[in-house]
Amino acid sequence: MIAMILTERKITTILRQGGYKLTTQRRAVLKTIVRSPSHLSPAEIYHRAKQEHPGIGLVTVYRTLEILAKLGGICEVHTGGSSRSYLIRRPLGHHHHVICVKCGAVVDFTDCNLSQMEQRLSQETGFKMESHLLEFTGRCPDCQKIALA
Amino acid sequence: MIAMILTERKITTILRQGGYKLTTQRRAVLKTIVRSPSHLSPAEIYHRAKQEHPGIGLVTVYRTLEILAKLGGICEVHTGGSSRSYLIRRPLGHHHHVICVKCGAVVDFTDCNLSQMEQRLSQETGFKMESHLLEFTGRCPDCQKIALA
DNA sequence: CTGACTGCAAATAGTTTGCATGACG
DNA sequence: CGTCATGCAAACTATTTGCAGTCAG
Repeated sequence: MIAMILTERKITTILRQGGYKLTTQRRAVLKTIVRSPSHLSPAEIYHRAKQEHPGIGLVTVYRTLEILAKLGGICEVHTGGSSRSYLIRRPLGHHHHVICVKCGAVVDFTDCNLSQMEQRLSQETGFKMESHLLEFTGRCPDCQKIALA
Repeated sequence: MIAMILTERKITTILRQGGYKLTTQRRAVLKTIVRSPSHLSPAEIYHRAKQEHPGIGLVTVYRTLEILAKLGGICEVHTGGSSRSYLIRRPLGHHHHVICVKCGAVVDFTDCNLSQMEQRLSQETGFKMESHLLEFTGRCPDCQKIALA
């Protein structure tokens, strides 16, 4: 059901296997992402990582995120509205998100039985399906306690 | 099943009801969106609308899109990757998209029976759900005929 | 008429690229 | 040690804002 969280070490391994060097900066970015319970924008990751590794540059964050995303260590979250691309630590493989509209916390789930719907839509539309995106948004337990915003 | 398309006239009415003036520029933007079978970026809409109304400015396109989106006449499509916000004409109310990865054509559907899944997830995560986003991507009939890209 | 609308130009914001220096393995 | 990675600055792209002239109602 609720999927497990990737540890920093696992992602570190993924980096190595991908043939990438393990620098202090990349470590800092990783730590930041792994620590956060919610999704972060590149800028947010940059600011947080900076506290640990003051010399880090925003550019490096972008480059690191690109690599991590390619290797599957992290992935984007599509927050509503016109917001920018956000990122979050991810379990591997096919999964979906439940996102808190208030604090941005994200929970994963893997069991979406959409194959039936996919088949039906394929027939109706003639499309050959390749993938799907499913996200639920709502209020996490903590944010329900707080008065409506 | 497959939802009906909003006509230009209907959206025109929506604009009026929203208390907005009906200018030539807005008409041009509307026509452009209504005509296109696939989603368009603000820039694309601008270029097409320009052929009909040469004097139109990109800024106006942005402002018109904002209004139309607010009134529910159009809505965003979340294409994968780091692409920008795209837009498409929409039927009213709750609906989802099937998007062609090749040509960008979009088909709508309204009957997603996710309430059961939503309930289950609510129990598992403690979230109070507010909405969900569901999109299928694949190849439309036309693009399947063409060799793989 | 008059306030809403438009288009220009300039300001922002987010992201990418070129290049010399620095550090991992 | 060689190569890949970093950080700076600058380039780019997308979007927003300020403002004076213009137009729909």
